[in-house]
Amino acid sequence: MEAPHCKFETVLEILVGKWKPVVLFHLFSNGTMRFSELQKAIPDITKKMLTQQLRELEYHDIVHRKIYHQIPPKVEYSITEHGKGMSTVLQAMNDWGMSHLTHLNELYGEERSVESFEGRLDEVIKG
Amino acid sequence: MEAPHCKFETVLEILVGKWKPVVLFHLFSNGTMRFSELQKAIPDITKKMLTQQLRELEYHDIVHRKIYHQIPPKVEYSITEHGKGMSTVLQAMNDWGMSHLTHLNELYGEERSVESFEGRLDEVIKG
DNA sequence: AAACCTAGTATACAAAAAGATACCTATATG
DNA sequence: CATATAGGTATCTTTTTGTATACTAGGTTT
Repeated sequence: MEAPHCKFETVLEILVGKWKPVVLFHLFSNGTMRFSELQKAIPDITKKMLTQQLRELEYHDIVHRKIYHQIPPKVEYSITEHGKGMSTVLQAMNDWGMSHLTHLNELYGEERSVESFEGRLDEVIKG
Repeated sequence: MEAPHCKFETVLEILVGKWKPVVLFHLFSNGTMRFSELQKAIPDITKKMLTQQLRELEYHDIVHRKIYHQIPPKVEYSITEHGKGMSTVLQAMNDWGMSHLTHLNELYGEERSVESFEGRLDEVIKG
C-alpha cells in the first residue's frame, strides 16, 4: 500500500479493494466473527482474499484479530474501538451514496442496481 | 464500472482510481479548468488517464464538461452543483482521515508521509 | 506550404489486483 | 493409521488498471 497523498485518501486506502466493504459490513453487523464464519457469509471470497483484506484492516487498526491457540485453530475478528470511530464516515458516505444513486436514476433511469448485501449497513453502523 | 453493492460503495466508485482524488482536488480548488491546465497541474498524468477520469466523473454528474467549438479546441471542466454536494462527504473523509493518520503515527511511528498535493483539500472543500 | 496548437483517440505494453488451486500444521476422531 | 478440521500460505494464471507512444482534426501562425 502506498502512502496517501491527501487525507481523505487514507480512508480510501482502508476501503478500497473488492472485498473490504463487505467484510466491514459483516463485522459491523455481527460484532465478532470467526474466519470461517466470514467465509460462509461471503461465499465467493477466497481464503487468500479474505486473509489479505483482514490483514490490511488489521494494519489500520480497524479490525482486531484474536487467536485462540488450539487445534484446530480458532481466530476471531472484530471491529476495534478505533475502527468504530469510522462509522460516522461510513454513515456520511452511505447517506450521500444513497442520494447519489437516486440522482443517477433520475439521470439515466432505473438500470442501476441499488441492492446491497442485505442492504442495511446504514442501520448497522448507526447502532 | 460495476453496479455498487452497498450505498457507500457508490462513493468509492466515484473516488477510486489513481487520479480521481487529485483531479477533484484541483477542480474544487480552481473552480474551472481547461484540459491543458489540469495536465499542467498534474504533470505525471497522461492524456488518456486524464480523459478517462474526467469522463467517469462526468458520468456521475460530478464534473461538467463545457466544449467551445473553436480551433484549436477549448474544453473547460468544473464541479457541478450535484458534485458540490459531495463536499460534506469529502470533508468527513478528510477529517477522519487526518485523525486516522495521527493514530497510525502513534502506532507505527512517523514513517508515513502525511504530505498531500499542497495539502489543503480541507480548506478548499469547506469554501 | 510547413509547422503549431488543443483536446483528444488508438494501440501496445507493463504492473497491480484478484482468482484458482494445491499444500501445510498439529491434534482429535473413527 | 487414515482422515477431518480451521486458518491459513505458496504458486500460478487471469483480469483489471495504468503507462508509453504515436496519431488525428482543422484552423492559425510563420
